[in-house]
Amino acid sequence: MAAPPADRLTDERYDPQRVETKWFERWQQDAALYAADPISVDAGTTKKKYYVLEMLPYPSGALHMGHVRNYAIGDALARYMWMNGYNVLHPMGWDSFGLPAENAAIQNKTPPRQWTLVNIANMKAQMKRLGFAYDWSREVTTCLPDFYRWNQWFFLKLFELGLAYRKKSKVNWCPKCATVLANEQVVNGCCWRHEDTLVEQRELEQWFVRTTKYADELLRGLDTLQGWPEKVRTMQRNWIGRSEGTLVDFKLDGAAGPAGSTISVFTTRVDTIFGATSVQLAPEHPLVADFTRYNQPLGEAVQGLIAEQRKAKEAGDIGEIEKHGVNTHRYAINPYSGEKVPIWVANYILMDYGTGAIMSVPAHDERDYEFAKKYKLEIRLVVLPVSNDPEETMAEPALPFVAHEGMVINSGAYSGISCADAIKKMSAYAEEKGFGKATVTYRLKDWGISRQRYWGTPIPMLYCEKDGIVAVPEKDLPVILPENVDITLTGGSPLGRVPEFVNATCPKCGGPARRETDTMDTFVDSSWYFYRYTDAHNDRAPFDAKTAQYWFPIDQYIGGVEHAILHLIYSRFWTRFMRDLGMITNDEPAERLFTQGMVIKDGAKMSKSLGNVVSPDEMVARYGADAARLYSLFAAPPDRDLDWQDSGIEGIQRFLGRVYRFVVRNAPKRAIETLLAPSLSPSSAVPPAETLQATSLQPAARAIQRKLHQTIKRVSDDFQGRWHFNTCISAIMELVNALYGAEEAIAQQAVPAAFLADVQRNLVLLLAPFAPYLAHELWEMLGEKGSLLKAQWPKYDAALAKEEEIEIPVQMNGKLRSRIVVPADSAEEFVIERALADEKVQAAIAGKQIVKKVYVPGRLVNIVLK
RNA sequence: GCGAAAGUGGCGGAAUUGGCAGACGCACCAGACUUAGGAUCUGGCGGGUAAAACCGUGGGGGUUCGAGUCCCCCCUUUCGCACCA
Repeated sequence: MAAPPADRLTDERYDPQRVETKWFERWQQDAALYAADPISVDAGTTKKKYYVLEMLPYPSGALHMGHVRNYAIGDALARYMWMNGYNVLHPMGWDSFGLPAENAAIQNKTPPRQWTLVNIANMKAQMKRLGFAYDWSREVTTCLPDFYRWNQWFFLKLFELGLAYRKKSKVNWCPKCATVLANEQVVNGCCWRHEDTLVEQRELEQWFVRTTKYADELLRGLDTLQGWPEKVRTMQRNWIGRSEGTLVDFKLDGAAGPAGSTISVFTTRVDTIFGATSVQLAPEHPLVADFTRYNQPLGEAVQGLIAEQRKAKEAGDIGEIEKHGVNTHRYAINPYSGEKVPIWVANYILMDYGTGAIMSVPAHDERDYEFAKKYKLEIRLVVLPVSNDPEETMAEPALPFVAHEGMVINSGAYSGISCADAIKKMSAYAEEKGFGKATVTYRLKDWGISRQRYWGTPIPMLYCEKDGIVAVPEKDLPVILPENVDITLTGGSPLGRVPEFVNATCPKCGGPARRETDTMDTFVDSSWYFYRYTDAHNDRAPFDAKTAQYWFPIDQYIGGVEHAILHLIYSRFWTRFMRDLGMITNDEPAERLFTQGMVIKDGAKMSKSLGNVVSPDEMVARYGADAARLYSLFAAPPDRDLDWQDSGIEGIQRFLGRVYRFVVRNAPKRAIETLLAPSLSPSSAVPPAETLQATSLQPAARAIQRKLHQTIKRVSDDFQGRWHFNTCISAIMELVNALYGAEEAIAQQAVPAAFLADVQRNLVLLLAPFAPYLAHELWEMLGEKGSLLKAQWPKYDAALAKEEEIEIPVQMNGKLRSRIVVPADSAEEFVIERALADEKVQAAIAGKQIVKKVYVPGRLVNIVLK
């Protein structure tokens, strides 16, 4: 170690760059000083495990303040759990496949791999500089073959189990690029690279994962996730969108219909089917194409409806477009009544929900009512409200009457029974007669994972002319993503232009085969990456079962709420899939989930276009990593949005300086000398004292003791409870203010030196999860030899935290009139007696009658007067 | 439209269970130290008043000895969902 500058300790000014550079270098040299190493499963330990995980970033090039906040929360928790004796797993990695790398490649002519790895190196350096204590030996980089080969391995398992399958699906297609576009590459319905070119919809064969197989389990599992925010669970519930109802087939009337023509309709209200006065099809319903084949005007009208729907979907205001439609002049037959009803095509029917067709019951559905009014379709009442009031029951309800509590009328054999009963009986009848059945539909769809892109995991499948679709044998994995692919070219999938990649041999017949050129959605990587952390270098399996079982489920997952649906549903799906493969035993990936708020500036989200971006590098350079981290925890509760203010972080820097100066001035002399001259005998360090428990302190010292124990309690409670680190930090500030307030007493030797040393040790421990650099520096300054990472979190003593005298406000009729000071454990009679004896109270009572005396122990007295 | 969260000084935010509203920090003001201060330390800081009284937690009602906190109605903001049959 280089000799410190002579003035380093006499200069009381806190220089974060000096301190942080010193510790940064030490941590680089010795990983054991940087982060506590988790103990492996086999090694055996009596410690309880704790897996704390922050969502891994996309390596976009540089960290932003949102990352800093996210990781500051996780790092504080990890450090706190270390200090509480847990075996902590705290890893980090890179969600490094995906579109931005390709876009960057096109713009900067840098290959995606190079661009990505450079970004990772930069961001990793930023994380290290910020002092986040990750176990880098477990780093996971999803774009490297040792990770993505397991994506491919999992894909083979999905395929074997029938959970991966191919089907036609719509994609955005730019005719000029001759390639597929992601939704975010479609700008105003045009291509992002060709603003004058309309994006087309094309049908392509794509790989899907059968997430719907687990729809019900994913829904029910939400009830067990007590440690997840209710908001996230609700969003997932809605996303899964379970709906119980009945499928009913309407036959097409007459010979006019094409072959096999029935219209299958999904309804939650089959009890109202006698009130159905039309059938409504989605414009993209397959039958509509048949109807329009020889009917040009109808075809044009339908095209108009399709265009409207698409436009509304893009603008995000589907649901607000005016309902309208077109009569096909075809008819369908209601299987219950035998009645002929007209078939319409309407813009409010969505092809991708239910069957894309509905029965329209205007009297009992708002949308159907609105539509029927507009086109003067018949409105037929088939349900009456049921009420305790017979008059109300028999009265005609206001239309549309949508309540489920009712009695069915005008419905043949079903008339007179309740809606609930009718639904059961009518569903049973449909099943018996073979034209329908009770069923459950989900809004959740199967997960389309094909991407016609370069920078992703190659899907390990082959197409053989003789054997058809053939899986790549497990022994041939990984299918390596080729390099030196020019993705700036247009025309088809990039991998399709690499003959060495495409041309393969069929493992079944040995004949020529064509390799799949689609790559996987990056949500595949993030669905299971956190299992890989438990066994990151395993080259025989994605991870070892026993190891994963030890660490899982994740005890605390921390990330942005923007991942509430996709990432977290896919992860929950993948966990069940792996469970059913016998690889793990947990049903859910994470026990607790915390979603932190956004970092905003001047009331707006940080963005380059607004010019309000705060750079972590700049903050570290100006104020230091500790200050940037501490401020991101202090400025707001972690679950709320944080309004970044530069003047705020200055205040935090000032606070750190106050702590530093106090310790420089008050650390035990011999410890300081040791630090100045390391050659001195190490035994000169101050031994840990038990003086904190001392009960015979002078008032000034006793006040510090009390404040310290109160602070330990507040900080510890918050880590275990509501995670309001902003108030924890406030509490530590109060403790420091109290120490400054006692400087005179310290100067007068009224505070025992050993006790003062102990207080400082505890102050440093309290600060350690939030400001690790400064904490390490001060720890050393106090003469401590052991690693701060492994130091024990302080314990508080409730008796010492207790105030001896308390001030009790005295109210008259609820208004503050005076205050009295009484011993903390005074009895009610005593406090009220003292309150009544108070001068101001006496004056206020004069001439009035006391109605009531209220005493809330330890809180207040209220005297009610008349 | 539906759902959720939020609304407190000049600002970020405290008040965890119905019990002193404004902890802590920023900004500002004053003082000390100083050749100097964009360093540091001390004090002040919701409105109002000479001092009190009094008024103050988006607005209006209510329950209570007592309401930022509970109940009812309304307004605003943010987020999520959005024709889900």
